[in-house]
Amino acid sequence: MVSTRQVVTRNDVSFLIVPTAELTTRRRDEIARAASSEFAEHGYHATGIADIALRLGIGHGTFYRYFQNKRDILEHVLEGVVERIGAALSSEDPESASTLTEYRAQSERIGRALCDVFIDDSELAQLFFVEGMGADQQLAERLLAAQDLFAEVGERYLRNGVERGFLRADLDIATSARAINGMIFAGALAAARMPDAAAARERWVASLTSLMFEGVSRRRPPTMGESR
Amino acid sequence: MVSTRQVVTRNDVSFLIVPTAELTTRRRDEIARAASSEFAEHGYHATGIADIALRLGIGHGTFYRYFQNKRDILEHVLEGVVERIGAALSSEDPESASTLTEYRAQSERIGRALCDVFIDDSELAQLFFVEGMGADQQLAERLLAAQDLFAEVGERYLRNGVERGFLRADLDIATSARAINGMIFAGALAAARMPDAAAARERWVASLTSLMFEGVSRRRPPTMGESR
Amino acid sequence: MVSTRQVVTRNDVSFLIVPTAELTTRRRDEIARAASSEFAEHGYHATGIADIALRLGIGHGTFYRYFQNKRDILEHVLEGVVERIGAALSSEDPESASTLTEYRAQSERIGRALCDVFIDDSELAQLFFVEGMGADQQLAERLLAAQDLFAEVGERYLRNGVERGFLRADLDIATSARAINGMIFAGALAAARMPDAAAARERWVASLTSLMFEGVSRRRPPTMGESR
Amino acid sequence: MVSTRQVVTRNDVSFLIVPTAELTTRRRDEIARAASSEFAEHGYHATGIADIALRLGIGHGTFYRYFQNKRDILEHVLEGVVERIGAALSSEDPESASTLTEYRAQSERIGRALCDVFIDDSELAQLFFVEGMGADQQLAERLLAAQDLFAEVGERYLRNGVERGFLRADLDIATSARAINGMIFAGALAAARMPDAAAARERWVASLTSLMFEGVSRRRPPTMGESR
DNA sequence: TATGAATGAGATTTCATTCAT
DNA sequence: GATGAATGAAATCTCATTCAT
Repeated sequence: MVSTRQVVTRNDVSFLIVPTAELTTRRRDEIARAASSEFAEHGYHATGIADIALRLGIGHGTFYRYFQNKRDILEHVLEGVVERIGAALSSEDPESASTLTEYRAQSERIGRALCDVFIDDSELAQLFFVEGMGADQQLAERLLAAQDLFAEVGERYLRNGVERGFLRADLDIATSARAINGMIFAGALAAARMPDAAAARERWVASLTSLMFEGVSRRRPPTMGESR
Repeated sequence: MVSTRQVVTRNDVSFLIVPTAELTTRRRDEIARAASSEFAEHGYHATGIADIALRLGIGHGTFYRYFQNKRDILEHVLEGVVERIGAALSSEDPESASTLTEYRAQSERIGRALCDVFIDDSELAQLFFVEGMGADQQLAERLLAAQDLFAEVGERYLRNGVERGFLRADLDIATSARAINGMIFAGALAAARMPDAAAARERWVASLTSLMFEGVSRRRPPTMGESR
Repeated sequence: MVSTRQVVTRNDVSFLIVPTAELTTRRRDEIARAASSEFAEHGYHATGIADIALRLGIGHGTFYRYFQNKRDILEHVLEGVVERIGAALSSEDPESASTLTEYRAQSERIGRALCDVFIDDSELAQLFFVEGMGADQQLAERLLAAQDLFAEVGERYLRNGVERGFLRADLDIATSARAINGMIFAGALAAARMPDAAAARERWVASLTSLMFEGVSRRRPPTMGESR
Repeated sequence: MVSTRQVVTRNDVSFLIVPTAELTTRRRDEIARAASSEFAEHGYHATGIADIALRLGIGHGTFYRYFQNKRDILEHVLEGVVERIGAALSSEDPESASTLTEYRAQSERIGRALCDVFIDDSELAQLFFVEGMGADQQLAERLLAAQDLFAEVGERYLRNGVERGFLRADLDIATSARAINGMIFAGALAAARMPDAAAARERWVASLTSLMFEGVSRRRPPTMGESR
């Protein structure tokens, strides 16, 4: 992703300016990616440092120049995962929508973004929901905290909708936010697992927004005439 | 915890004590319970056979008289978990409801039952969603299959509702079933984690049914005057 | 050293009373002895757990059933060493001698006892002076503390002699005790290294007592007519 | 073993660069000093090549331009240690003293010199008695050989005294030389460890000479009236 | 049948040494 | 000459599993 710039220079004339920091970062990324894949494919515990190194064609001792130990890289990997999920959730301003139509469009965008995160990197879900939760108690706590954070973001959306009057006033915001997140994650996860991910995504987004806004019951069109 | 020597000698007369098969089953159950707890508390990998044995006050060699190996018991434990979840989902007949009101009540009962499963045994969620998924690829497949099965049950409910006419005709049944399951599981999980589980359960059941049937939007009451 | 008493008994009749504690102690001793030898012969760092196990013909995993880790056994071994040296030094009562003749005889006995400790187990010196000092800072501290303790014992002897009047009143007790210990240890060490250890011992004991009491100078016989 | 590419070619002309030898020697000394300190402070095995390099602010690869390997530098360091101790012992002519007074003064000078060697460089003792003895069998042999050499020097002193008639004729020269060395080393070591090293030195020198010449017994002044 | 001592495969981690730049 | 990234041998330690008692 970054050019190598191995500006090599000789003895007395000039210097070899080693972009160590950059090189290091790149290597760390490479290793982290390899580790992600191994963890997701075979599980954290079934993955040996040697497997990660083998996948990269490096010596396994090299691993330890870039990460303290095995747990360290899991932590690093999960940080990235949480960050990416968080970024998708934060791509919109929870307080910006002022009509139900806008609000709904926004929801669809978020759903789509989240699906994309999981579709782009099909390992994310496995890492976030399974490996991270099962490998280490402390990391599990952190992931639960992240889920709480995600729920809070959801709450802000819902609260805005209630305050602006286009969501039900009696909505149990905290619970609903978590429930909706549950749906969304289930959907993103399922979509990522499907062979035709793009199509699955649209189907999920449509179903979810419909479920979220109107529920499953047959009924008359809602108050202000917003179309489904 | 249970007796050891089936053959007991008293006054030079030997007695064969019990129907061994039953005793064996009981022992297996004890061990499985102990294993469940250890797995849920400390994780599958962090749990040693010795830990399970210690919890029961038996020798760890004894474990192998009842289970082939460590994986074997995880399998056994997960089977029980899946069974219990399945039982809760199957406590109602998916085709029995003939009005939306009935249908809704049925949904609430199922939700409540499911919550109870997870609340009664707070280890279930951890085992089903985390330990089982992370410990072994093959078992993970089985759990995913179980989730598919659960989704199919959900589909039958929804299909019935659509066919009877009190659910939206345009409902994407397959997707919605999975989405709703996602919500339900998220709820059951969250409720199980709460300190006041019973109260949390009611809140969740209310929120979920409301969400599921009417969604979040503010609107006129639905066609046939169902409450709330 | 201890009989095995594997009082084995069968199924329904009687029990196998496993003298676990004793067996464990014996095994620990065996391992400790093997470790001592390996450490003394090849050095602490050059010795692998596998070497110790190999010497005993046991699996190297077995080692860890008896000792926490490699450092643990070094500690254990050194404790024994210190104890044995201490026992030799404590074999006499530092305050008991009331004449120079007695005193001198006592000194010879102690010197002889100490020599014997090192001659009996020629590894002791290596362990006490070298391996223990070089392997681990913390253990080195403990050994230095032990040396201080030994010096204190020496001081008590000297103080008694001064107080009773058969040692020079101007003796620098603290320093002399340490110097004499230095001589003694050097002697015991050298004697242990000699091929004909017993003869070497006598030569050393004679030279040391002579040096200690009269020094090297030629002179008239001391005050009260003690021989030599 | 020393420099690598002495010959540099610029524009097809070859240059032999520097008094490389001297620079190399200086560098070697620097590295040796750093290594000494690290070895003495943390132990040979606990010291990594990288630690030595870090202490000097050089790259650890550079180390290998000056020393073959880790053992090589320990050897080098120990050579220096032995040399310095030997120099102190050889600062006097073992056959020069012709009276007890002279002899005694000489002994004190040697004791003082030896103390100074150890006090000046408090690492010496640790290196000589511990690290060197524990790190490598072969080096240990060499150090023992050095101790034998030191003992021989001592023997020459004693033999001279006996021959000149101011030491006891019945002195076991070989044994006494080693015993006295033991005292001296114990003293030098203790003095080096003390906070107020200079004072400790004088105390030790006084105690040792007194012990060595007159022993601990109370007695009449020696034959020829030499003062204490 | 129950037990726990013994085992060794296998995993993690360190660090002396090499060598391209 | 200097450097430090890369390497892999080797060491420690764990724990599922076996099996004699």
